[in-house]
Amino acid sequence: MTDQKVRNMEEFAAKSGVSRPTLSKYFNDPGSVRGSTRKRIEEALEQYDYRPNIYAMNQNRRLTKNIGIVVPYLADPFFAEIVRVIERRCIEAGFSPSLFSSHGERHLENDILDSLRSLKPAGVLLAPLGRDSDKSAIEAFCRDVPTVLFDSNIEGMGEAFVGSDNYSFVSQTVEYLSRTGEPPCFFEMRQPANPNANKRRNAYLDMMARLELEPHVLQIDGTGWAFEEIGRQGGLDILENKDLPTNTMLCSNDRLAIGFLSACFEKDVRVGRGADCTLRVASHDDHPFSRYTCPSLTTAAHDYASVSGHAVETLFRLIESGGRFDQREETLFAARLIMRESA
Amino acid sequence: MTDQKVRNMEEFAAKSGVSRPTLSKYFNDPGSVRGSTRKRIEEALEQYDYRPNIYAMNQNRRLTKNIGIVVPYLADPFFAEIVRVIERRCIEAGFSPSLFSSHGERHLENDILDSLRSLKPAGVLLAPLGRDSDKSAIEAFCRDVPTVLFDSNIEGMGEAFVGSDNYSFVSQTVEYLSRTGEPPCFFEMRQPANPNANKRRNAYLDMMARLELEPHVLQIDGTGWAFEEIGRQGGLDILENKDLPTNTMLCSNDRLAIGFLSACFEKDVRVGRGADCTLRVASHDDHPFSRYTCPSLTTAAHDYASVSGHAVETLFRLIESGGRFDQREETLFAARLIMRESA
DNA sequence: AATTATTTTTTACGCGCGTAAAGAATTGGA
DNA sequence: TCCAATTCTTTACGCGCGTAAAAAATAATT
Repeated sequence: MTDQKVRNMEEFAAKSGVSRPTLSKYFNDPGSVRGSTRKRIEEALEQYDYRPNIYAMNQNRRLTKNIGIVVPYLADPFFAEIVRVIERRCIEAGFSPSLFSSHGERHLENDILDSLRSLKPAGVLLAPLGRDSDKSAIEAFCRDVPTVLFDSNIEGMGEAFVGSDNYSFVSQTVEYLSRTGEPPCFFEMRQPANPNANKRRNAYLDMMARLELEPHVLQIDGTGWAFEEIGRQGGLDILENKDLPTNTMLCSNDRLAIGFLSACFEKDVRVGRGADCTLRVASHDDHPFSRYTCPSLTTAAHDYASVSGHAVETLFRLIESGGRFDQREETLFAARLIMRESA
Repeated sequence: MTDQKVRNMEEFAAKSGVSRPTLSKYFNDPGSVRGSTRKRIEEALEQYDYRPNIYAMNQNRRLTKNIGIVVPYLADPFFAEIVRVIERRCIEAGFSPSLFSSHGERHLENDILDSLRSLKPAGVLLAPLGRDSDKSAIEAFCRDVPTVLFDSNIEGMGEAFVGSDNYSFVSQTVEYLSRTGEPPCFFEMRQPANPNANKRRNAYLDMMARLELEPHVLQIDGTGWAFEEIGRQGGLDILENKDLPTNTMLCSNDRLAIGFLSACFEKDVRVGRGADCTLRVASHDDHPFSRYTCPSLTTAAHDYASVSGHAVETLFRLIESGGRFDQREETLFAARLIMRESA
């Protein structure tokens, strides 16, 4: 590294002995030049550590090497974890991921889509807010930018959807719970932010019907993304005022369950499978913290790796296909039951 | 919104009746043009919804309107929460924040700094990994790019540091714990990733000396950023094998405490202030989940709002000052004791 | 060695905007 | 009303790179 300053590609062309248009080709796709010239370029690259000006690069390219990643709520470790995997895969494939969080707010999601347009990304991985999303804004965006939806499906939008099979989550937990004790009642928000919640409730009702058991759905109030607090308040309310229809509670998702377990602890309700326990609690998602609740939470785990991996691969295929699929793809991955202490 | 296509600033100049250089000035700083012309521009903007090409904009500008935000570990809700506030403030001030997470890995932190250079940001808010950081890489980066460090201080690097006063955290918890029961022993990682941990241990030792109490530091093994698991394993180990020097445990941070509490629950050790409890546990950070541990965690809270607010303001001042301060600034905010059920 | 296919060089233009300079227009104040 | 200060328009050039086309060089094939 002789550390000399190289101002632009022209100068680097002189230093490396490779013409500027060839360099341009190389930086756009290193595999597109002959092996011997590629070697010459990369040797020079080590000597002079030149990097092309990304702004000048992207100015004329119809499509950049940028990939947008949008999640509804980054403070949720579930999304933070998925983002980590996706980010890495994008970088490995030579793309530049840009991360955005809607922070649960519709106007922020819209703003993000707006600024994403002017980034002219090669593609976007979008986990929409769900119920709060501005459907028409998302639809318009997907028409302009090659987009793969993940986590929350919105019918017909984007070229593909990759997510988890909510039925697989609920069928496993319901089956397990009713096989090993009283059948569960279902604990959820009355107005869930996320469409997965509705699918889970329906799956619960369906499973209970199939097992010829009586379903009970407990719906609690609260809006927004502070699920733990909503779960706790709803839990306190239920434990104080209501007779539980069964001793087994199946929460729609882990964050609600975390709040509910904290309410149980406050009310001295012992949770678990033991003889001294009065309540069993299970849930869905395998949230990174569900291992550390008291007791540890029995839950159904997303196939994190498959979901994020397949979402990225689908986007890469989409980009190679010129941004459109003949037909919208939908891929769902099954859940895996994680048995811990709470049920 | 007549929704006509406007290809570039030239065309928009024609449509709006304002010359291109003036438009350029406007987009660079809306306040820099006369009110009447600003109005004309903004009226035209509503009709034609033109947006300047960000790549062409930034190509020639020595400095962009981008701000880089780098955190060591985004899956930690603590950082996710801080990022949210910072992001919003940047947008409000007319900047474009770009978010990056080092995911606890040195080489990723270095890569981020690298790609941040080519973004030519107006400024960077950097929360370094700490112990794992490549000090010389950070130093070199800070020489080139106006940088404000936050959360973890690294002596002399960046133009300013904004964080929390670790002494204030520990002095309050130690004072409270020793006033209301047995004095605490200190629970921490043997090789903490974060320099704040060392400051907290020293603060503990100092406080205990000041109160003329005997200090006990319990150091547990484990590296990386999976603090909960490290805390749990360390907790199990201590509860099984060791005689605790006191019945009061002060954890270095909440994530360790979350793991430790889960170990206590597993070992049937009742935690809290009640007569039936054998252990008190307190900690530092006021992690977003510390409200939902069982029992809820007594802790010392960061002044989230002040830290993130002041970090952003400091960066803005730095940018206005041309990227350099005469003298490195250091601002620490005091903690606030949050009394909950665990101690 | 001759022919063909592939890759690189040369040359040249354009992208969309920043920005400098000089002159014209507008404004504000007395 | 006039002058000075401010703001705007006109004109022009450059940024760093993409990319097209034709000529030259290199590699692969016969």
